[in-house]
Amino acid sequence: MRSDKPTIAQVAQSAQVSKTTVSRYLNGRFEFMSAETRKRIQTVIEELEYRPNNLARGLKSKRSGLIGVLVADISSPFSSILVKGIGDHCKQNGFQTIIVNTDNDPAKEREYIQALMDNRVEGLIVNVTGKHNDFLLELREQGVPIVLADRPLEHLDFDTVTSNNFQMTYDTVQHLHQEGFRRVAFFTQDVSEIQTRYTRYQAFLQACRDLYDIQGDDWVYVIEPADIESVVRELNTFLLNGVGPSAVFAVNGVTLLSVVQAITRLKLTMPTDIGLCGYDDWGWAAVIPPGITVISQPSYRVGIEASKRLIQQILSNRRFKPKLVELPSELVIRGSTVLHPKS
Amino acid sequence: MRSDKPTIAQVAQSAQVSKTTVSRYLNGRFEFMSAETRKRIQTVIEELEYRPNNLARGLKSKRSGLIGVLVADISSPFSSILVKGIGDHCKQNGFQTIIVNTDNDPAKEREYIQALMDNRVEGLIVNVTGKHNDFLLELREQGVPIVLADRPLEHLDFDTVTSNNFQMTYDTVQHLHQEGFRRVAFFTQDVSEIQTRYTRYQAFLQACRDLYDIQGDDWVYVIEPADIESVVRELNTFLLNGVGPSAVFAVNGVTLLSVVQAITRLKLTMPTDIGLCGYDDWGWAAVIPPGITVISQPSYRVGIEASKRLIQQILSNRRFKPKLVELPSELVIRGSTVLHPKS
DNA sequence: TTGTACGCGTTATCAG
DNA sequence: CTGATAACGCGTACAA
Repeated sequence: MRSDKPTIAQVAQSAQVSKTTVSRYLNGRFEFMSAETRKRIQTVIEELEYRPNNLARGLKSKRSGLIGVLVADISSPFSSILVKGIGDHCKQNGFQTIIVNTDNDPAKEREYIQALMDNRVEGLIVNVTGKHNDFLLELREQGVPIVLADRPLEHLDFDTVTSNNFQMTYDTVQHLHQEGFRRVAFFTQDVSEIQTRYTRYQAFLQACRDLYDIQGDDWVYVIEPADIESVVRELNTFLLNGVGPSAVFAVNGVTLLSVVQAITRLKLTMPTDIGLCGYDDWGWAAVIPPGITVISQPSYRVGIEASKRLIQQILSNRRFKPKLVELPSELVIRGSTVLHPKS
Repeated sequence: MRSDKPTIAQVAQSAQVSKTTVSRYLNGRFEFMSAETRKRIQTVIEELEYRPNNLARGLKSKRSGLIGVLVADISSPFSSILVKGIGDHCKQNGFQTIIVNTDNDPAKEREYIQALMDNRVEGLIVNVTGKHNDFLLELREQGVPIVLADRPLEHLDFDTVTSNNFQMTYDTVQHLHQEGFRRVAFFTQDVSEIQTRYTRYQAFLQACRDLYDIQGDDWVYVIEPADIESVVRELNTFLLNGVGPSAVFAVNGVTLLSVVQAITRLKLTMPTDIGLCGYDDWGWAAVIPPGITVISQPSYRVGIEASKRLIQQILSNRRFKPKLVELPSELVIRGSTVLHPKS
């Protein structure tokens, strides 16, 4: 086991120059360097396969080249694509990303942020677990560059990149309305802690008031996607509770899938027995007959945009006025919400 | 912007002791420390909110506490769950993971490994992009702890954690055989570069010889999942080329989904017009009528097991005899392959 | 155009 | 039980 990597000193010695000169070479400061020494250093570096030690570099220069990324659930397609976008853009700009999974657990989140700061990450991209976060605020006060991805915090003190949740949810309910659905259920997971869900919920209520002239609370069903039985029950309740063409709007991909399962269990046919649409286009939605209408989020672009803003913050070293960026999602209309095909 | 974190020196001064003593405290070496100084140091640390600088620590101690993870495609559910397992187990043992996405590109893979080594990661978990890799071999020679996840390399010089691909593929074809399918098509992406796919391919051929008494090559269809038209074409070819109950085995989740789409396009009914099964249980397989038979991989456990072995390597500091660990997958039988329901 | 000498924040060696 | 002091590998005033 020989992990005896060559150091800058060895390079200097072999090239018959001082460490300083090598260091200059490494950082591209050959403004006043003779072409000859330059060449000599280059040769030695290649020969020794020398690579600078980032730890030492960071210790001295206060620039670790590391960016910390916290996601609430890496196993969700949304997160993994987000992370991909972040990774791509950071790499392109010479940063490495340290990705950690908070499991939607605020305690873990805090712990991880500490650990990341211990490693002197230069900035943080956070998919927050809650709707308020004093710890993050404190860090921001200390000047740590931070960008929120997907989920905003209540007090908009942070740069945030997300998608136009309110608008899209509203538009989609409007689509259902236009298609002739007389009743719409909003199936969701707990709405209290996650801002994004809450926004969609609010948009739904607004749409109910504007379009259906009701308050809408009766059409909201809070479920636990893992518990299919309960989803089936709630769906049944909804259907038995009124008449006319009815549809379900699912707050996210996980919920959507569980509603599909419930529909299968109840042997209902889409869209005649029930219409269905909701968030997240994760591949399968197109394939389940008759095709499920979904809102497709620009996860990758959210990742790009978030890292772009973060790197700006890091490099420019000054604090920007926090800005909320909302990227457009796309409504993909398929058979599950089309009661009267045009053709 | 004040990123003036307190240092060990400041703690020492405030606590009226030397840096050495503080360092001892930090590393739990209070064997010979008076309870009083101990208490005093603790108080000061809390007061100052002091946290040790990992860069400095790593520089001195050669232990960065970082583990590098390379995945070929983070956006695939397999990878993201794998990464979750790795992250969970590493964290539990005091390591941070740096995750990078190689996009199935060997050049990127190499570049990233370099970058990770520059950050002095203590070990590497790699979901390799190719079937041979001299660079990794070289690193191993230098004593870098490495574990391969999911995809083995041709020469088994590395610790590797994967699932029992050969056995499961074989068993699944056997299941089709027993169910009465007379013909089985193997739909796959290019098989030449990825060992895991190749193994499944070999298992398929073997099963063909053993069970159907043919060579099997004619039943192999290499497709590009993104190009649905071609999948439709190939599927048609297969169906028109023979008689009797026919089924498709898809080499992975992506391929499986594209075959489902093709089946939908051709308005075929499962399992009567065609049986279907294949790798990866990513949620939707259960929901597409009549339920798709799949092989469910233990991605999470692969992640756990891989990091477990890696950390062993790191901590014990000696080289183990490389070992290939094959975790069992599970065959989940659903309607798409059941020609004659028992009930 | 190049080199000397010091410091970044820790840990380890040795001597009290 | 505790404390100087020297590294770790690199960057940078300052000097030459």
